[in-house]
Amino acid sequence: MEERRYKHVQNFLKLQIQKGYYVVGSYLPSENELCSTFSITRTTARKALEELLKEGFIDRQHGKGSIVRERRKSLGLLNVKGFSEAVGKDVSTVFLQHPKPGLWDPAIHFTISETELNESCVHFARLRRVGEVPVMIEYNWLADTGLKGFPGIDFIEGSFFKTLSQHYHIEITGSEHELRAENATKNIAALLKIPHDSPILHISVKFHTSNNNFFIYSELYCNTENYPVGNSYHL
Amino acid sequence: MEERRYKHVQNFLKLQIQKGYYVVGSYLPSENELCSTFSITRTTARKALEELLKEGFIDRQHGKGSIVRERRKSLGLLNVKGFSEAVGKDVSTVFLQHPKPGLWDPAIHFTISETELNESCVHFARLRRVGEVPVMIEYNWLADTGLKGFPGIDFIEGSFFKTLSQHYHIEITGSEHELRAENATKNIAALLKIPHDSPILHISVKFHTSNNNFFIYSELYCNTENYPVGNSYHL
DNA sequence: TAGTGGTCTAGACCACGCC
DNA sequence: GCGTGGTCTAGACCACTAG
Repeated sequence: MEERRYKHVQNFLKLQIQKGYYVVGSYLPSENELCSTFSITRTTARKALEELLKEGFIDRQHGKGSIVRERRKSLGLLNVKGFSEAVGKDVSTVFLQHPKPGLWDPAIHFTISETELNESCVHFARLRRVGEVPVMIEYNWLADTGLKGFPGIDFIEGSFFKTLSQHYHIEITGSEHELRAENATKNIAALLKIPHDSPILHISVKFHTSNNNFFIYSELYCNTENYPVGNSYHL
Repeated sequence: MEERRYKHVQNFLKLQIQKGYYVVGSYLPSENELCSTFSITRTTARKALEELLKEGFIDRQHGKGSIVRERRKSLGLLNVKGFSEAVGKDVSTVFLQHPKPGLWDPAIHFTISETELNESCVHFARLRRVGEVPVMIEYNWLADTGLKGFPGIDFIEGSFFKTLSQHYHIEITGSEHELRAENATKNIAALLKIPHDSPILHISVKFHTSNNNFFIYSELYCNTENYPVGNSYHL
């Protein structure tokens, strides 16, 4: 499958921003400039810019242009982006549980369909750190339908979503979240190195994919003391 | 200003859904049907449907159609929708502080610009309930620049955003959020009728508006025990 | 007034889901 | 094969921002 034109422009601009070629507050090329640079029409240029807007990379102002936004020092967990893209460079990941066949866990807050319950389930868990500080624990479950030989494959660049995309051509198309403030259980508190009963942010996620009946379920436990969870919404 | 065509279609469909003319799981008219019904082109029809998608009212499936989604029983606070649209019918609101001139409060987590600090500030606070249960406290601050005679106007249908739109032609165009799990202060705990030190979800919001340098700041304190905060993200 | 983004038209071709 | 949504073209007019 050929890469979509708008996606090409979108990724090109995103890379320029991430590499610092456009500093915060500066203007991206105008829609018309993008049209002539990439030999596309305004519809396509606008689609690329709208995606960057949704991802929080730019603001757009009528009559002025597309302005590069400040990337906040918070965890952008409430959208489709991965953890590392959200927070910056000094993040690390440790597997608490490598992917292996397991059971659908009652810890999952979202409702699991009958057909999913009849499939076998793969589980893995990771601890995320910023510098040396553990900030989030992530438990994941998914049906292994169609993911031939999945438990046993190394993650591409440590990213589960990249692996899904490149090995199985499955893309994340959206997500649902439920957020709760809770007291840390003993187990969670120990892993996050915080006192028992500290308040933590519990996020339940249901990822939707390009495969219509295939979802990924995550339960996240975040220590928000130093790294609040960030989000932005447009239009 | 004439209402945008896509907005007209969007609002029409939203009303149909809210009134129950389309049950959960059923299909909205196809893009081509909307084109002929409203005498518009597909671009316009698609724009309307994409907005409904972003608002979480529908899912869209390639080759099938636009499917009405289940409205979750959670607080959809992380997007632009108002509180009452998010949760359902049995919500009520009590003013803890009617709008009045005040000071920019250090409780605001987002950075306030110099120009805003030089403006005078209006503050109001509300308590939100579902049934008889208090679930959220909301503190709001905004510059009163250009909002002639604002403190003193009744809210249209109890909605601050509707008032902004209809009295001042200011629309909400987006928002940023930061989320933290905290222990309830004595004050917050008393208002939410929960034990002191219960975990609560603290959401800091910066609303962007069609007026480029005008923002609205909110600090929300949520009891997520019975009503988790919900969110969804698309594409 | 020139340049920008926002809306809209009238087409086209393609990929997906289903019968 | 047919209808659906996804991408894309080549225009047009309008509203906002700025010099």
